[in-house]
Amino acid sequence: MDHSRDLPLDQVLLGDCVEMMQMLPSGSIDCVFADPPYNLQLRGELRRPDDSLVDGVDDEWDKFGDFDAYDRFTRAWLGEARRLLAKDGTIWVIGSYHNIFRIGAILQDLGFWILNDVIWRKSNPMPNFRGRRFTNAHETMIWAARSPQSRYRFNYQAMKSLNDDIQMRSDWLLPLCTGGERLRNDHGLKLHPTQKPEALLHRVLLASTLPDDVILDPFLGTGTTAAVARRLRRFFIGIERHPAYAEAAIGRVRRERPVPLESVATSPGRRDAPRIAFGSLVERGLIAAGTVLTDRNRRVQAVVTPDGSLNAGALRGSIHQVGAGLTNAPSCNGWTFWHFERDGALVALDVLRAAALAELSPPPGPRPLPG
Amino acid sequence: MDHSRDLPLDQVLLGDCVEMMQMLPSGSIDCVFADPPYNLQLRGELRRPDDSLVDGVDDEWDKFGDFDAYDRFTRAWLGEARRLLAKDGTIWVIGSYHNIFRIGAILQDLGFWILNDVIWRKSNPMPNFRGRRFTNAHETMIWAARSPQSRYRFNYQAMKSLNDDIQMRSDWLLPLCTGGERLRNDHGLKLHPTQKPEALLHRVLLASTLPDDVILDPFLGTGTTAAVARRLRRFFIGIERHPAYAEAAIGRVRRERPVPLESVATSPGRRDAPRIAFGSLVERGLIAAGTVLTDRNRRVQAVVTPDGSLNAGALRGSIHQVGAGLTNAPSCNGWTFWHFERDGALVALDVLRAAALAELSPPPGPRPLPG
DNA sequence: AGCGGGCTTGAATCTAAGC
DNA sequence: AGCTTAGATTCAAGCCCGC
Repeated sequence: MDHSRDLPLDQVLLGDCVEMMQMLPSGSIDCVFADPPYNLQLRGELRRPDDSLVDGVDDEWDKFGDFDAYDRFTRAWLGEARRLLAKDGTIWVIGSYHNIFRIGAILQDLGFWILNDVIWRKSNPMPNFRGRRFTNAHETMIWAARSPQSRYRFNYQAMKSLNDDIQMRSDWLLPLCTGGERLRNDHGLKLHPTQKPEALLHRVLLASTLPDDVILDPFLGTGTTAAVARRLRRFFIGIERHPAYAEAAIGRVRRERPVPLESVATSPGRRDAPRIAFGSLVERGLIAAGTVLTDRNRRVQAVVTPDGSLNAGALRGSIHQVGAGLTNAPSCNGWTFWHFERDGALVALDVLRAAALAELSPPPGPRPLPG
Repeated sequence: MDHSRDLPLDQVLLGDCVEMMQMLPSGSIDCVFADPPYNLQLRGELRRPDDSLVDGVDDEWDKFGDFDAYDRFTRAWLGEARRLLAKDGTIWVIGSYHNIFRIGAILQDLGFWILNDVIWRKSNPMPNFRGRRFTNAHETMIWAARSPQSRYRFNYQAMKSLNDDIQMRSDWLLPLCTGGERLRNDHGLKLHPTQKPEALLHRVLLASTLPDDVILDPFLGTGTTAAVARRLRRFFIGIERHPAYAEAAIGRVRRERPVPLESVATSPGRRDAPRIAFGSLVERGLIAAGTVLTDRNRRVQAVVTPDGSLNAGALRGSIHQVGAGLTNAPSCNGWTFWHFERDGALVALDVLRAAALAELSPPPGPRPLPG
C-alpha cells in the first residue's frame, strides 16, 4: 500500500493533533512517536512538565476532574494514532509517573500490544531540592505494536551493535538535552521546556523503523523527531499546535542533512538475508554429494545426497530435520549444526552459505545521492 | 493511635487478601508493600537457543480472564489497603509492564498520591532468547502516599548514606534473588517463581518506615517482606492464600534474628554525613546489621547499623569516622581498619568490598553514536 | 492454516575436573 | 589440599515467519 501521494511527507502541520490526524488516511503510518502533554491546566490548556515547577503545580491538581479529562484526551489521540498505523506498525509514547500509567492502561484498552517499557535513565537529572523523595532520574517509554498479531519491526542486530555486541536492555542511560543541541530564543532561554535529546530518538528510530518509513509525531514540539528522522532518511509527519514551536521545528529540519544513503542501512540481521537452499550448494558444486557431515563433537554423522537431503541410517530429510532427529531435539539449525572436514579442520555449513551469499549479492559500492 | 492490641502482629494470615484485610481496623497500618500477580499472559512455551525449556510463571494465581477482571481485583485489594493505611501511611506496589500501568492508574483513581516510580534494574536479567524485543531488564515500583495531604515518612539521610552520600535516585541496581537466599524445595527447585531479593525490601523499608512501624504485605509469598521487617525491628502482617508459601514464610521468619536495638536507628540528618558505599554491603546482606567489627588487634569495636554507619558507644558515623575517633587519629581508612570474624579468623571489610564490586559490575555505558 | 526452515542467550551461582 | 577453569544450570517471558 503506497500512500505517499496522499501524505504530507516531511511537513509540519499546524493545529490540534486529533483534528489533523483525522485528515490522514488509515494504515498509512509505520511508526508513531509521541511525547504528549502530561497536565491539564484549569483553562483547558495543555502544559508540558517543567521540573522546577512540578511541586507547585501538583498541589493544585483536581484529581477527579483532571484525570477524567486527561483520559478522554488520551483516548482521542491514541485512537486516531491506532487508525493511522499500518497493520504491523508500532508506537512509542514517553511520559513520567504523572501520566504514563494512564497512557499505558489506555493503550492496552484500545488493543495495542505492549512490547517493552523502556526506561530512559538520565545521567544528569535535576536533584530533589527538598529532600522529600528520591531523585526523579528517569522517564518511561512504552513501545507497543498496533495489535498482538502485528509482525512488528525490531532491528535486533543494530541494537546489539550499539551496545558492545550485547543485547540492548530496557534501560537506556542518556544525558538530558543541553548545550548546543538545546534550542534557545534571542534571550538565551530554552525555547521548549521538555526538548528531548536527539540520541533518544536516534535509538528509537534505529530500533523500530527502516529507511523510507513514515514516522508520525503528533506532539512535535521543536522537532527532535523530525530532525532525527530526516537525518536517518526516514519520512516524518509532524503536528504541533503552538506556532512558535512549529516554526522552530521547520527551521531545524531545514538545517538537517541526511546521512549518506549507504550508511543508513544498519547492521542487517541474518533474518533479512536472502534464503539459500542447501540443495543449491550441492547443485553448484560447493559441496559434493557423498560428503560425510558430523556435528562439532563428531558424535553423529550423515551423508549428503545429490538432491540436498541428508542420509543417516533410517533417517532422511533436510539438514535441519536430520540434525533434530539425531539429537532428539524439537528443532535444529542445520547450518550451524553440521560440519565437514577441510584441511584437517571441521568447518560449519554456515561458512559455505556465507560464500554462496557473497557470490549472489556482492556488497554494494557507494551510490549516488538523489536530487 | 495504638492499634497493637487489635492487630495480629508478626503473623501470617492464611487466606484471600481482601477478606483478611476486611478483618483489620482502619488506619492501623503504616506501610503496605505489595507484589500482586502480574497477569503475564504467556502464549506458549519458550525455549533457549540450546533447546532447553524456560521455566515460566504458569501458576493458577496469575490467571485472569481479561483486563477488566484484573482491574476489579486490583481495585478491591487497593481499596482495602487504603482503608487500612494510617493518614500519613505509604504504599509500595511492584510490577512489570503487563500490570503496572493499570495499577498506577487505579492508585490515582482511588486518591493515592504517587511520590515516585522506582525502577529496579536487574544486574542479571534473563536475556531475550528470540531477539524480538529489548531484554526486559527491570521492574517498576510505585511509591505512593495515602493522599496528597499525607505527611509521609522518607528517611532522606539514610538513603543518601546508602548511596555514597549522593541523593538516592529513582533507579536501583540490584541482582535477582538467587543462590543461598532463594528458597528451594526438597528437589532443589525454586519454591516460589518470583521471590524478591531481600536487598530490595531492605531499601524500601529503610527509606519509608521507622522501627516499630507496622508493615502489611497482602501477597506475602515466601515472606521476604516479613523477614526483612523482622530483621529491621519493624512489625509485619502478612497475608498469603497458598498454604505451602505461608508455611515457608513462617519458618523463614522464625529463623530471622532482629538486629541489635541500638543499630536500627537510622542516621540522623547531619550535614557531614559519612562518605561511604559501605551501606550497600549491609543492604545486600554481605554483612549483617548488628555485626561487631574490631580492629586487627581487637582493641576497639563497633556495631554495624542497617544504613551502613557504625555505632561505638557515643560515637556514631561512617566506618572511617568511627575508626578515626576511637584511635584519636585525624583520619582512618575504615575499609582496611575494620575487621569481622568469619570461620574463626578476622577478615577486613576490604575483602567484602572487592566481592561486592565484582558482583555488581554494571552493564556497559552508552557508546558514541555512529554517523 | 499448517508445516517446517532456521534464527535466537547474559550474568551469576554451583559443580566437577584439572593442576 | 587449595586454587583455577570449564561446563551446567537458572532467572516474572505476554520471545518467528513465510510459503
